[in-house]
Amino acid sequence: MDTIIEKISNVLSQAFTLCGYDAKYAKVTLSNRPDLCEYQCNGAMAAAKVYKKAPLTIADEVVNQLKEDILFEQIESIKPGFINICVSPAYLTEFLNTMSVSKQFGYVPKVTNKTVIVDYGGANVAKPLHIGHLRSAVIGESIKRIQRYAGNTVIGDVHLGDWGLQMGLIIEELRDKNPNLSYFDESFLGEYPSEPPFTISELEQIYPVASKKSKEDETFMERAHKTTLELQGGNKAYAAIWKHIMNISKADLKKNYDELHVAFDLWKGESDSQPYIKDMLQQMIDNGLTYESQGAMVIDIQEESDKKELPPCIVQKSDGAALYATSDLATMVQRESDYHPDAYIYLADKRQELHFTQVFRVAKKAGIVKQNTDMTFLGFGTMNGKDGKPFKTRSGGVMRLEYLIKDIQDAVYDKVINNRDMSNEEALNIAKIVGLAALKYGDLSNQASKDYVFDIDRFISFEGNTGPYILYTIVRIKSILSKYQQEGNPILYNKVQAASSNIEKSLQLALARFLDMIDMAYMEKAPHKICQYIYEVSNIFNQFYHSTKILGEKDKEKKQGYIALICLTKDILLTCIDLLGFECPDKM
RNA sequence: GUGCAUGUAGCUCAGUGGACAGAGCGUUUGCCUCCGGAGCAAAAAGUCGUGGGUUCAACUCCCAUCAUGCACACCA
Repeated sequence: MDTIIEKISNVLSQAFTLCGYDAKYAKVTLSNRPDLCEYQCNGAMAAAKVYKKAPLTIADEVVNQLKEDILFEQIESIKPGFINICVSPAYLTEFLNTMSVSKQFGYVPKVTNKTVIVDYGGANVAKPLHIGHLRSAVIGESIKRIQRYAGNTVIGDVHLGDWGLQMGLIIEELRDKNPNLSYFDESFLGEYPSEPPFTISELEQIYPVASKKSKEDETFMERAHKTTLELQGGNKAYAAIWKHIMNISKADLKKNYDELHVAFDLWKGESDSQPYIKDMLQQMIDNGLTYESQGAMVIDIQEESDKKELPPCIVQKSDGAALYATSDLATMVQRESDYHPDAYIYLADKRQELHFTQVFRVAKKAGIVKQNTDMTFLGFGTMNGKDGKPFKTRSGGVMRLEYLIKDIQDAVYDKVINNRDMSNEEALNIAKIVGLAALKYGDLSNQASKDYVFDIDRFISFEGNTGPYILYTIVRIKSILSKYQQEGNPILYNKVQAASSNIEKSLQLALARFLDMIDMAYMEKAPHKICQYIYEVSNIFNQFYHSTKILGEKDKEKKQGYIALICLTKDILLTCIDLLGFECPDKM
């Protein structure tokens, strides 16, 4: 169905056309002066110059066409040339009742039915998830859900960093630590052990040690490079170690992502793209795209419109090894053959923007993806501490994601147990749900591309623009509805009544806006728009709640109307938090 | 050096070329015989970094400038 703004725009377009003006001037927006009207159209002022008429005259003519339209309670022209609009309560009610019985509230996106790949940009195997991985997971999960809600087929790929230099580093460190392992015995010809030579916690310690060593010890670094190359070349011993690393690491990563309620359709990694590299490079060479520069094989990506010189994209290192860009491109080859996607969305730290610019351009230049494939890089900012610098633990290290989650859940638990009378087990369960909501909402309510300040006390607060406040509002509605049902009344969905107070109409207008909002969040890939919206809806609902006796209402039809209204409020809020990737408890 | 991003209330953040720039936190002050007070209402608080320009109209678009952050090929 059309959104309410589209419906009003359509009516205005007809009026503009009828008066002899281009329909493009009939654009309607939400009013920025709610004290004057609900919706507004500023087109008369824009049209004034073209038609050489006073803006107010144009506005008057248009308004005169629409005075009697049943859509409007009031439509008037004001001062310089604004057209101010209030919709009729009866129409609004009908709109909401249609929404309440329609699938997805009647949301029909303009652009849809595409296959979209969401790439979460590589947690590294053998390294614990840290807070740097939080944003990619949280934002990506929400983007994925929004895309699906809009009818797209979405394939989310965790896309592990499982093939780069860090593997060589780990293997070499393992050799130094334990040279007697059969993997390092070149004369060994038997089967390598099926049991891994390390546990997850040992594995997690190996990488930082190796990384540090590589910076101080040049020969160690050289060995790591060589080993990486040999692993990529198919060395059996290294492949056996690699497999152990993968198995252990994946299981641990999965556990952590489950905790975050983040799920992937694919657990592919850079290694999966390896078989595609050789042919891809050959084709690039055959097409004359590549040339040699300082021993490496590169492709130019400069375009005339560029303001600055962009470095060419390296597709093969001077030592013959593949690198980041190579495997990203080869991964596209694989995805094209497996899924024929129409769009790609990559999530990564915004500092990687240049890399993705290069890769995207090469992908189109080399014909790996179709020319009209929609390539999006969703770069996100850093999570900072209260001091405005990248978030660190007290000791100055990088914080592990699982500790961060635990901290926030513990903090919520303390609040719940102090404020509510409930069992320990129940409080723990609620703390889990509410804690995750606090964390995700705290992140998603900011524009993804900006840095933001992580403040645990603010995020878990039940006041203000926070996850817990939203959940509190929903729980409150749930509580009223269950009380209503306990009195033996069924909830009827499409019984919203014409508003009998300003605040009730405000709530109705806010709910009607859902369709416009969700399309905007989808088109702009902007979860924070959903946060902003549900915060507004929650505020308005709470005002309504405080000024209106719902269950105490004597008039049965009116009461039914209130119930239908708050039920729709609840359903919309629940839909929104689901799109953000968290849930709501029954009480808290 | 070049390019990109950011700069809005004390703090954290919204803001679609339109009317008087909005929230929350914090501060001050009201409201519990109330369906969840973990709430609601009210007040104070702004040269929208600075200076130009385009426009009937600029926080929004353009140019310059200052500040901060980031990136600038063989890491990912």
